[in-house]
Amino acid sequence: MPELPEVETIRRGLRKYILSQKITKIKVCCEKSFLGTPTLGKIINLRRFGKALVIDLDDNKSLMIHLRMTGQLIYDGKERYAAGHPSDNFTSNLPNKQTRVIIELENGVLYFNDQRKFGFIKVLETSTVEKDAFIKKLAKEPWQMTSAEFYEALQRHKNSVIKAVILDQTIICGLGNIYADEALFMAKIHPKRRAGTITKKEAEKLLLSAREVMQKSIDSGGSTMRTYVKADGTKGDYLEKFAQVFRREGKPCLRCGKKIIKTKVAGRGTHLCPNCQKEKGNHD
DNA sequence: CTAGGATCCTGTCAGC
DNA sequence: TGCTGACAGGATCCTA
Repeated sequence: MPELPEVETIRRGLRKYILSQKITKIKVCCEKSFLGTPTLGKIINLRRFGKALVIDLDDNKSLMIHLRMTGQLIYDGKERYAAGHPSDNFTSNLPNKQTRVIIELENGVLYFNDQRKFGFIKVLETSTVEKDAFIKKLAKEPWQMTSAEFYEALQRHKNSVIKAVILDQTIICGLGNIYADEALFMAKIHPKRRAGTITKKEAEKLLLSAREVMQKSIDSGGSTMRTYVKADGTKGDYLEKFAQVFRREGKPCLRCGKKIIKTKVAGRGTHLCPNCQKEKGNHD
């Protein structure tokens, strides 16, 4: 369920452990989870495109990894570094039932675990990574987009609910279900508002909010639903520390005290403060 | 072209 | 205990 901040956290964390290591073997446990022919090479770079992680090898190949809902990357060497969808897999013995791909390295093993099998690892020629259909379609990330560009994008999708719009990676890239709810709360915008009703001022506030909630998460090492012990012994606890609405239904709004509610918008579980985020009425 | 719903898959949890 | 349906931090495919 990694969103942009989690994938960025994985990229930075994994880099320390696997950069310069050679892949000695790739075992595919689930055909669906691995596209292309396994390749052996030395890891020379880790890049991120939206929620996709790309591991470049020295044989002109790259491994593009998308964790989707339940993907995890767990490096087991002298130390263990685990990130992605939080679960007991982070600390349990591997491989296990949910292990889809095993990447053996010179000094350790990288496990790709994925309960629901929505995620995948795909082998690409390094030169074609940016031409990949998924990567090619990605829009700018909030930090690269101007509020004018964002506002124009909202106008192009004026009949869609705002939450669906900001979850669409081809419109603005990086937000997922948590950060969409958090950004909308911070900007005091009801997730069901039609994009066309969002004012220029609100669009700017929403863009700045998206940057802020994701930047805070990146700075604190990504989020997790349950606390878990990372390689350095610290715990990931984004939700406890930063979530204002996500998974806080029934609890008081930290801004006004009214109860946070959970509903469904754009097919996704959605958390909001009914007092701070009005569906109808004037918006500046 | 846009918008909305079903779908991929496994596992867990609430409610009978 | 067993069953059933709802739901899950994503994205694509299909339909109108």
